[in-house]
Amino acid sequence: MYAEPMTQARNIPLAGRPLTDARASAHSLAFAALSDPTRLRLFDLVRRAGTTGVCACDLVEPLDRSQPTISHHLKVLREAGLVDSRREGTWLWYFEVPGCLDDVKHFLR
Amino acid sequence: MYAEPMTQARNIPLAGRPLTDARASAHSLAFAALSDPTRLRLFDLVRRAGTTGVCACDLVEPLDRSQPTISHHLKVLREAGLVDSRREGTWLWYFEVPGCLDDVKHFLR
DNA sequence: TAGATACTTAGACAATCGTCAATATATCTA
DNA sequence: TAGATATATTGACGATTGTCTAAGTATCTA
Repeated sequence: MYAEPMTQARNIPLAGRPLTDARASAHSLAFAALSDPTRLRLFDLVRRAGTTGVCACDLVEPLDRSQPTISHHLKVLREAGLVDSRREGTWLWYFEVPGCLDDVKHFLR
Repeated sequence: MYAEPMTQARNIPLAGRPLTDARASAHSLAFAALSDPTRLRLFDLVRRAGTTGVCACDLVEPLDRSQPTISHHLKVLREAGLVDSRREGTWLWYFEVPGCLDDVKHFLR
């Protein structure tokens, strides 16, 4: 006969409370938005443009993707709450949503 | 006739140098590892276990996924450089790699 | 209102992902 | 060495993703 299995490995107490499913889903949405190299560079360009923002038309060439692809990535970033836009005539100026990453920064801390 | 298009929107200078493709790829790998809710909760559990780490056998039940699925997620986290493991008999103790998120934390700053 | 520019949406496609059941490997112990 | 436990790998599946071309919508201006 054997002793009860896994009695040694189990029940090590964890520090604090584990991440809830709801919080995990919210955070992973932000991480997913940053999980593609092209989209991450796109977000970086938008961030660097500060509160003024950057015209979408200036984002296509430096990223070497088609214009619809950039539009798609901007939509993903917007739906994740990381960027927003302001219309100026036919142009759309994209800017970072202030404090958009506070939650995940706190999680990573 | 129209004036030269887009002369107003273009050429707004950016602060600093944009993210290189290489850095973007490296960072997006880490973000991708955190982009799934189950895997994020898994990483959270490992982190909370501190330097001692946590036995893999203690990670299956709280996440309500099959053992192979947990094993797969741990592999993704390991390949992203976020966790590592130490064998103790038949058990594997997983722990967070110290400083693993310093780069992305600096990027998000 | 007509044409031009800026951007979005639709539809398609290959590639990757999260998950599982089944099986394989590793390690311990009697 | 044989059986038991812990973990990894394989192979499959539907779902999602990143990308493109083509077509649609919005806005300006002459």
